[in-house]
Amino acid sequence: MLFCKRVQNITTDPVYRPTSIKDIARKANVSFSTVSRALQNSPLISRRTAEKIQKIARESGYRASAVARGLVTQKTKTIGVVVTSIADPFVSEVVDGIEECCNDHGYSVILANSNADPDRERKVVQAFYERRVDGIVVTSSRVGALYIPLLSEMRVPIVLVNNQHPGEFVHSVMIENVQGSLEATNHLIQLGHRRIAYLGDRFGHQSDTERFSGYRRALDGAALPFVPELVVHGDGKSEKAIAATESLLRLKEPPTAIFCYNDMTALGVLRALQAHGLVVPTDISVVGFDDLFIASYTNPPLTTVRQPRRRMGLLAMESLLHLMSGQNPSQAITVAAELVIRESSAPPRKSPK
Amino acid sequence: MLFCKRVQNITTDPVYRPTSIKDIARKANVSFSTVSRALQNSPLISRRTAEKIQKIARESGYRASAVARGLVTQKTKTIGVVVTSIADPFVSEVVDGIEECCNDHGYSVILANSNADPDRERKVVQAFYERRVDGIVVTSSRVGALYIPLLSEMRVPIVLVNNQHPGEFVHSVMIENVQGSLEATNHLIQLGHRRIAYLGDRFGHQSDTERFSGYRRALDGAALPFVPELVVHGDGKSEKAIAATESLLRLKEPPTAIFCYNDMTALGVLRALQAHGLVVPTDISVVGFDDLFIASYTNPPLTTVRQPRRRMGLLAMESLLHLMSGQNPSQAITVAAELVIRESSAPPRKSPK
DNA sequence: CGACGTTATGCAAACGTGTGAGAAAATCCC
DNA sequence: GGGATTTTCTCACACGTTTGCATAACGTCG
Repeated sequence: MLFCKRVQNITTDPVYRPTSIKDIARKANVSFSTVSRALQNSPLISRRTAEKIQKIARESGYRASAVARGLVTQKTKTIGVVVTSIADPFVSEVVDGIEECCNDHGYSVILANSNADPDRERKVVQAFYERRVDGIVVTSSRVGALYIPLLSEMRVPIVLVNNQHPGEFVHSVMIENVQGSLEATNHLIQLGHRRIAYLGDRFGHQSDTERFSGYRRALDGAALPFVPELVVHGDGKSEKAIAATESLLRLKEPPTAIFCYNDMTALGVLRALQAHGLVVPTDISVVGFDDLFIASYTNPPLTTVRQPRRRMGLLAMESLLHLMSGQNPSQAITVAAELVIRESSAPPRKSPK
Repeated sequence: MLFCKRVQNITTDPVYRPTSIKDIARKANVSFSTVSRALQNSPLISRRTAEKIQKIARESGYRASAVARGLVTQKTKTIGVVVTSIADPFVSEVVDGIEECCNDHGYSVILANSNADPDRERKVVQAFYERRVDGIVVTSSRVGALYIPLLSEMRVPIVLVNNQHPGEFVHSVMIENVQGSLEATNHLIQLGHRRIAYLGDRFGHQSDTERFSGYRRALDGAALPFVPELVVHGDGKSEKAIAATESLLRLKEPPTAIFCYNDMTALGVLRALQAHGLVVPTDISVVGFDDLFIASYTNPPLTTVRQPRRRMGLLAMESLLHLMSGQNPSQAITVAAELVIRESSAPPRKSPK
């Protein structure tokens, strides 16, 4: 075998090989299985030889190959993380939490963008399967329902963060949308607002449905009438929000406050209002959802509902760890949302223009 | 062997195993090496059997194990990406570009946060080595010089993005800092500013040095005097920038414009100026660097220098692909910076208060 | 009909690690 | 001192794939 290696080194390029278990077995003058055990601190090996072997291993910078180990143990100690786009500030913070937890437990994160593109999604799933990941976290504000079944086909634990499609059988970490938007809307009501608009996401997404329902419950709780014309829809991004805001401003009696599905939407709203010469919050109040980093730097700083994104990532990963160790953690973990009051919300004008 | 498997399935848990090459070999009634070749479209296999095998493989949802393949080919088709924090909007976009390129070429991204923490950095390097990644990209605005040598020890191609430590032997993708800040400063000069401050990063980082040098060259080019008191330092984040701004405002003759090391710094500056009742750009102009997403949403929208982050990630990855295929791409790729003029820069007041 | 190419397939050795079974050595007990 | 027991180590197989080499099948030609 040694000879083989030599020959290879001569005939082909002198391809570099990391030092293997055999190399140190030779140096330590024991069989390589003894080395394997010694490095795992197996009780089968005497302290003396174990220490000798460990010393040699340390000195020659030996690190066991995770791929060889993965082959025999059938555990790769990797987890796949699917995101729509890692450039999205929401998901990148969730991933930050996931990665930290992974690192602490000896797992590595394999990252894959889906771009909400079905083709890409298929490739991602394939890649995860071929890599034999031990678990999967899906973090995407708008995940295609399409590939959840594909993912589940590979018989691997899956945890979803802010799952948009209710009724799935999978495990998930979710923000308390209803409570959060209830508080946000109540905040506006307490300030004295009576005509509060809701600028939502596209229909069908669970988070939109839930945030809308919190809004409605707040209105009901204050015995305020629900005015359908005050509910408009965007797509969770700023551009569409601008158009939606303008439609609200065209109403005979425009709202005195706008509660937005998320901060990106609120950004568009702020911009549209500014373009119309309206001053926030004097003329009109705006409240967002997410508490993105940017929310405290807008003009004025945005009142919004905080999602503890990093923590959500952490929780998702902890849940996945439990699943992978065969336990059965609670199906749906929910995380409380926290209202953050800044300067974009204030009492309405006494006499509406 | 078959028998062995059975026994295992009986004695231990009926552990799920993905279908392997042997399973389809049995179904197709050929040896498993024939299957391997057939799936690689090897010319050694007749069309007829190849097609038969491929059909069976497709039907049974077979996907070759990347870990087994990696063991024999000594290529894992994975690349490690180190970032200080994936939650940083700068790096997350770079990673977005890297990931796309990876995906297109059949590579997977293993992500690791270093948090600029030496301990963590060590662990990251170890993990990458154990995983036998084929290449590494380091994307971090402030990478610890510490572990570059560690990384290079593992004999794997490395590409750095916006490397902060000049004189390394490695390959890198860099923004044209000098040109960018030259243009930014010239822009302010052309608007009529004479007292332009530079609010830099900590000393020693290459990008700070370069951006400062662009600033100086612009001054020199316009025959403006260099005033040392107009140069102050932060740490690339907003908080420190606030303090630095206040020190500038305390000067007997404060600047009429501030050129900032990056957008996060500029955010702090905007906030500090606002706190002092100064209006941007009427009272004072502010220019940033990076063109983060947030830059167009500040008040007023920020004039800044754009770094094509996504593209830089892509270029880094392409460079790495070349390196891995044995080619020797250009050592240092530089990318042009682009001045984006928004509303935070304007001519100075005629008569300085 | 046999030698000889061709072509298609199978065999077996790797890759680097984990691990059960068993051999060898050391220790203990009576 | 001999057998039982414990300790320490080695053997050999397995994980799922790639791949060089041997070989079987088959047709062709002399």
